[in-house]
Amino acid sequence: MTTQSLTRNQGLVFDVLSHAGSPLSAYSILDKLRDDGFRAPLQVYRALDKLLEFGLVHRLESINAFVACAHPDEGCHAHGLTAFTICETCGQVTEFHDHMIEDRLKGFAKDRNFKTGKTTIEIRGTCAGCA
Amino acid sequence: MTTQSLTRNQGLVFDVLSHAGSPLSAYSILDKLRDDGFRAPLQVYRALDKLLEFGLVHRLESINAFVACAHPDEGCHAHGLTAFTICETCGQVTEFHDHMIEDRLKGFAKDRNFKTGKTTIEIRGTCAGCA
DNA sequence: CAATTGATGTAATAACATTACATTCACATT
DNA sequence: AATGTGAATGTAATGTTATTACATCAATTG
Ligand SMILES: [Zn+2]
Ligand SMILES: [Zn+2]
Ligand SMILES: [Zn+2]
Ligand SMILES: [Zn+2]
Repeated sequence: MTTQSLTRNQGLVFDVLSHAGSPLSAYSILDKLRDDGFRAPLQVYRALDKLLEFGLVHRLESINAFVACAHPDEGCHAHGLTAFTICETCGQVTEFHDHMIEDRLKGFAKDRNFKTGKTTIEIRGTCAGCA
Repeated sequence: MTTQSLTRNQGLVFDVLSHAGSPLSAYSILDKLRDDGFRAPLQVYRALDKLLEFGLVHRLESINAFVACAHPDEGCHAHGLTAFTICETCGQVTEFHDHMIEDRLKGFAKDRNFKTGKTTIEIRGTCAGCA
């Protein structure tokens, strides 16, 4: 998936997220796109659904917000697991992968015959700059 | 914190969660407590805040719902980290601790001078019984 | 040119959570 | 017993996040 093949709405939403320094809620994305003709939440949610599907965007479950993927070309999407630190002061989000954690969680699930779907790992706290 | 010292509202909310076989939203708790005099969401949210503080209840961020702690006497609350599997079919929640994962996340945070607050680990999927 | 499929526009509503303010209760101090 | 204090409660209103329903438009294809 390249950013080329996005539709107009998808491209606009992705662009807003890419240039934001911190996670944005669907409604704040909507506000930023009023001048581009956005009128309703659904326009944002539909675009976000696709961007999530393409692996260009992540949803942060613990704060109901969205961020552009930090490295969409590395198959971030293909990895089952992406973890995040989220600074509660400045909103800075850092995205990382950890195979040991991934294996450990896989092992736990396998031991219990639990079929793993989407996994969320989010650390909220204070980044170095805000400490 | 014993279940003795809970206030009436806290006790009612805890009781509902304890007897539910799956996570409940704040509003479904409210519905179950109408007959006990509950009228407004805030009555539920206030009780939940305290129960979370006491470590008797966990919030599942990825599904906006709450569960009673599976082992409140083991200092679950004291541990920094509790992880969950959540069956999307039947709602079964399993709670577990993993020191290796905890250490790994701590290490990652420390390396980046990120001061860790609340950490969320939730695996959504399908439990053995629902497979 | 249908027919199909994916995307869009719009309104309405549902689901989740907080703010504000008045009141009551538990309990310690006088 | 009266008073003062902080925690808990009752209630209404509002704010925030997400989905349902339905009509329309655009690209693709047989
Ligand atoms: Zn990513
Ligand atoms: Zn920060
Ligand atoms: Zn627990
Ligand atoms: Zn199940």
